[in-house]
Amino acid sequence: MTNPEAVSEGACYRLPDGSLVDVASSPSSGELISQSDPVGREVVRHSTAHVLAQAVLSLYPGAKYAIGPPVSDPPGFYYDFDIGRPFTPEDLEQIEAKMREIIEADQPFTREEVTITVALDLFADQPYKREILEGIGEESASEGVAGDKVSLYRNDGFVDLCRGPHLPSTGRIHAFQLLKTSGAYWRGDEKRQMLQRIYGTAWESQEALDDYLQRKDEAEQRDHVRLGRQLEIFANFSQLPAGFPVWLPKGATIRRLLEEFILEEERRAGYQHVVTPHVGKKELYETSGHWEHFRDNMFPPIELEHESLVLKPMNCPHHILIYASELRSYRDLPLRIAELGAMYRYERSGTLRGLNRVRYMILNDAHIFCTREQIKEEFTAVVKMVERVYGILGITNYNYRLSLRDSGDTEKYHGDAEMWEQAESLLRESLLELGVPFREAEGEANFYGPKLDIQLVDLLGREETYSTVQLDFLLPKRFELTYIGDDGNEHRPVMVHRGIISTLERIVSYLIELYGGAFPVWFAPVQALVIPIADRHHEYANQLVERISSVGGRAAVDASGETLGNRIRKAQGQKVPYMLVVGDKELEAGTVSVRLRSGEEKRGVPAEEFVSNLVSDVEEKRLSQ
RNA sequence: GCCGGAGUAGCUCAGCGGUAGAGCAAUCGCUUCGUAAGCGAUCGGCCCGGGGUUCGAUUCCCCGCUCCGGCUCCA
Repeated sequence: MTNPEAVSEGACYRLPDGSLVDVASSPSSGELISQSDPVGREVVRHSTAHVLAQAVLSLYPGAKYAIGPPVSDPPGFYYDFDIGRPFTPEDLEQIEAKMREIIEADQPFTREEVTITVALDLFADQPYKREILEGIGEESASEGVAGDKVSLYRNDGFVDLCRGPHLPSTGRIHAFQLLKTSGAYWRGDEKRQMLQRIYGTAWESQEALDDYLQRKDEAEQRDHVRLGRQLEIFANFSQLPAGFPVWLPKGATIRRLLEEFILEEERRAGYQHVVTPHVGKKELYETSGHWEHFRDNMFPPIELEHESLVLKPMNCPHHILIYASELRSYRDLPLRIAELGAMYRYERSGTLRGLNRVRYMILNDAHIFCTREQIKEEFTAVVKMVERVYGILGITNYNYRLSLRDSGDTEKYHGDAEMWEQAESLLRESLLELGVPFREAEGEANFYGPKLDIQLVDLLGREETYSTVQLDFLLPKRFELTYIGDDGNEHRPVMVHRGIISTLERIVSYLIELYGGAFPVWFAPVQALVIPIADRHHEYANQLVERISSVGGRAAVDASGETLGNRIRKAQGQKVPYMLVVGDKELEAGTVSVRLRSGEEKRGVPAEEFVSNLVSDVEEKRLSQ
């Protein structure tokens, strides 16, 4: 701990109670956190954010600075400013140069604590800082805490309100880069002032920074919008509304295969599939509560013959109608109703992108109606199905999040506390029994019930919820759903909303990026491309395609007059799993020369052997060739 | 929706006050080839739309449209 080398490179100390303090505070006990530790990186980034603000304040007199936290996406930091105009790329260069000067000067960061009153005075001409301070003041007042002190960090003439900790000095920032600017509303509120945000990234070393920039570059190469065009999976047309992409033949093939796959998985798991229309009457959504709570995300109704028709934003009300269409007995439960259900949602135009965020989508949806006693078993089965499906698709990077009530604010949740507690511990128990790692998130539950979110991690480490299992105590009540129990009395069923692969649009966008466009054989729009060496081999090539088609395979011939090398190159670009080169030798021996996307190559493979391998690739849904 | 950036050939992009260029793709020849770019020719553009400034606008200004990035991970 007294090792000067270590101290010079440490980012902060973690005290036995878990709190973080400055290296400069030299605690008597505690663990030194290095700059390359995830926590240490946050300290590095936070310190770099301060240097950014310092540079902006010195370059633009009168600049107002708001907040500048470390963030995980991009792995770095941002700082929000108001300089009366947007930043230009030239501004960024200047700011970055200024920041390098500050880092070169190796200014020490010093911490001090002052009362809020003193701080308000200090930030007299900084309205955003004052607003933050006032917020802190109110918070401590409402909690009855006498903690009316805030911490400040100074370096050279710059001072910022900050909880810390920070690096010992600016010179300890080893590698950073400003990335981009954008508009950002103060406190994320569209009704408030728009500030100008600068994003940057910072790392413990130049190598780590370079590594990140390279990963970022690779992720851009795999971007589903880019690959979607290159591989002819989907397209947007200016004649069609934004958020309504078109599935091109290859994309439609992928989508159909995915549909067949998930429907089969559900059939095996005891789901019954239904098909419901794309619209409902407004009243249906008034009953469900969507009209009240979800209206901002719905298209405006279509007025027709004295009725208001609503493009459905969710499938649950339709599925509930099916449940309620018959008198249900406990013997009918659990009743699992599933649909690849169309949904229309009004997403703000600025958020639309590729297949990932659209206004019309097909959700892999299901609603399980069950008794309270059946919740655990049903929940467990869904989690197992998620794991199975992910395994087949090759999805390995995901996290479970158990979303619970906010225990400090139980008012906003529907239903009695006992039911919630019981349900929450049921879900927790199931997860523990399943042995899956999960984290708990207080306050993330829906107001109608607790849920499990399964979040996929993308190539840049960003998390997004794809699968979800949600308990719902409210809708059965709103629709007055009942079943007759074994006691002959009416009881209220519980509803479980669940989605395994999210919407077809979203999962395909994820899979394109996961595979980098190189789909597993069972999934590839073209599984085998036959490349005849010369014209005299065309007939044999066509026979091969016919043979592959006869076993349900997807093959084509490249009969263009291009050279062999060029045709191979094009097939590589289309990421075709198998390139079958056939010439005199193959024709004579009834074989094919198999080239894989990896460049690996097997010559003289009997045609029938190739066909049966292809069939087993598909049957076993093999991930790699 | 809001802030910024960008819209030039099918795609990727260069040009930027003086009537528009490259590579790839496409088409047509020649080539009939052994595993990631054979050779040649041809075709292809209201330089996003509308207004303005100018002798002259793809270029500068304004207004739309479309696309891209971002819009609290709370000092």
